[in-house]
Amino acid sequence: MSNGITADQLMQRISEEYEGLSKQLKVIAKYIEEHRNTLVLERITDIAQACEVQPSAIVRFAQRFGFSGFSDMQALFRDSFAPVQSNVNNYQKRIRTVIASQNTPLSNTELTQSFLSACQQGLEELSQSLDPAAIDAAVELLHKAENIYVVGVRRMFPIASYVCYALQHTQKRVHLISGLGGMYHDQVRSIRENDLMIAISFQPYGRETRYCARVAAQNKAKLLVISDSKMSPLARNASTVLTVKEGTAFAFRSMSSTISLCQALFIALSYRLELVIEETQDAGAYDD
Amino acid sequence: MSNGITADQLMQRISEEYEGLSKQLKVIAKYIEEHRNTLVLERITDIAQACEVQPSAIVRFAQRFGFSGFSDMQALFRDSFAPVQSNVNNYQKRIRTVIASQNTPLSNTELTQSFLSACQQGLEELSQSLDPAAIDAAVELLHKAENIYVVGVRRMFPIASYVCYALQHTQKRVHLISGLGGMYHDQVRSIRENDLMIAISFQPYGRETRYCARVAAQNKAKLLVISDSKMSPLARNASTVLTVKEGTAFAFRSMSSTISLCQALFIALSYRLELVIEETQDAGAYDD
DNA sequence: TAATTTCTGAAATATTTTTTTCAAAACGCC
DNA sequence: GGCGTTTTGAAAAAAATATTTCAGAAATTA
Repeated sequence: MSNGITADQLMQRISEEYEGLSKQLKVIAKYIEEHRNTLVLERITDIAQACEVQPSAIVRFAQRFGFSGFSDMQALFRDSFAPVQSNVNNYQKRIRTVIASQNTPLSNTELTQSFLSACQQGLEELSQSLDPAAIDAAVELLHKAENIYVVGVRRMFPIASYVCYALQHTQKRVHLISGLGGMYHDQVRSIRENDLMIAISFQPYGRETRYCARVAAQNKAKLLVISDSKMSPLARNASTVLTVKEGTAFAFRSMSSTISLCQALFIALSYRLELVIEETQDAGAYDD
Repeated sequence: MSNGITADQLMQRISEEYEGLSKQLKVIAKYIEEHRNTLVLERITDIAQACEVQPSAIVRFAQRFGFSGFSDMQALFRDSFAPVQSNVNNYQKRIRTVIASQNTPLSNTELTQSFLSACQQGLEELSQSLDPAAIDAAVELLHKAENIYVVGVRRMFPIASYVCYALQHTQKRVHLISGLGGMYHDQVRSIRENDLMIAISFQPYGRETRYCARVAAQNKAKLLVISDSKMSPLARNASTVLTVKEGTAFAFRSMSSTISLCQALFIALSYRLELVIEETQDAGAYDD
């Protein structure tokens, strides 16, 4: 029965019709207004107890506003909850409704907005889930290493190549394991103790990357893993694991969080090395 | 029975003991790690379904870690659940004060937070400044092109290589102008009318990219430019220009907006091509 | 490869949670 | 104060959700 409105709209209606409610329903209305954030977590009995009414009163409240029952109303709050309350990602809700209604095709801009909002969400989450110890450890590894090998394949190759580019601005020797000419094996071969390998790998965890990480471990090199999970197959041999959960829209994973984390890591390293960041200098020219 | 530990401690234990878990329990462990934020909202059957296991497996998992059952474990997540109020750019303020006061050196995590917040801001700005007409035009160019040449150098090479990777999932012929072996000239040579070049270039506008764009124009190919300004030297010959202003922190430009825009563009194209986005399929394997 | 152990899937059972029902209480109106 | 109406509380019924059980499958070991 759930009418296709948003939590905000519901709250609006509740406050409009508040005066016409019975004493008991007013109590419930107030409670709901006050606890809208935690409402999804509570059972009908919890709310009933908090309002000092019977569970049936809650059901009546929900029905008064057009829901089939309490569960139906709660679902509304659940939906409006999942995306962290951030200004932009109302788009996601809107898009979902548009998709659900199936008739209006999405415009390119709507698609883009929606995806960007997923990216922002991903960054938000990354920001909140940073593990200071892991970051410190990662910076330390970078700081100490003389030779750094970087590997990432397919979707993650751009990231690896960026990391490489950035590190090239330090004094370190940086090696991008590109697999050019099928030479993964030959490119990792020379890694040694005291060297560092940065392996960037997300589901489904490319074989090449797993292989390289294994070689690094065998050769007793340090291994910094950037992945989506502490339980990724690469984590086993890692000296440090940095985890990134990317935002998703249309079953499509963003990359903004991963690349941003890598950039941040580089900034932290530069700071540590007391390096002036000179990213914009134009290297050698191309003779046209 | 609930043992008095926190959600973080539990996650810690899970990743420590991960290797010793059975196949099924590993799947569940991963799912839990990935969805710890929304776990409180889900029913045991939801999780079971998502993991493609029986509900009983979830219970076994919980019991494996000392809970009396699923409900018991879920309670833990409920407790550690704080309705994350968007506390985004509080960091920026804090960092500014820290910098102002000059004595405390910034921690790696503070640096990272601060940079991530700049990224978010960049995305926010991009999201608000999208030009629907330009996006439509860009998608149209992509849609019509049979052959697509992609160029970007140095800092923008990772972006170019990503664009290439993504487009490879369509039927189009995609050519990355990598400059490998110094062969920029030879790689663009063959571009023709009705082909499309995507040129990604930001200040200080790499010569190679400018060169390629010029060749494209000479050969009457279409040119899609992704840049920081409508007045960039590349814009002159462009069929369409998409502009991106990246966020900045510590005099360091982020890349999240640019890459996100490229991804969004690809999504829009896929939608247009009615392509099912199958990004995760593992391509050929590497024989170790 | 046979025996043993561990793991998994499906269904039965138990529990919790929600909804419905209905009688009693409160309220408003004449 | 009596009468009809609305509101409320308690408990029964229904539905949803979680847990246990157990037989068969898979993995491990001898």
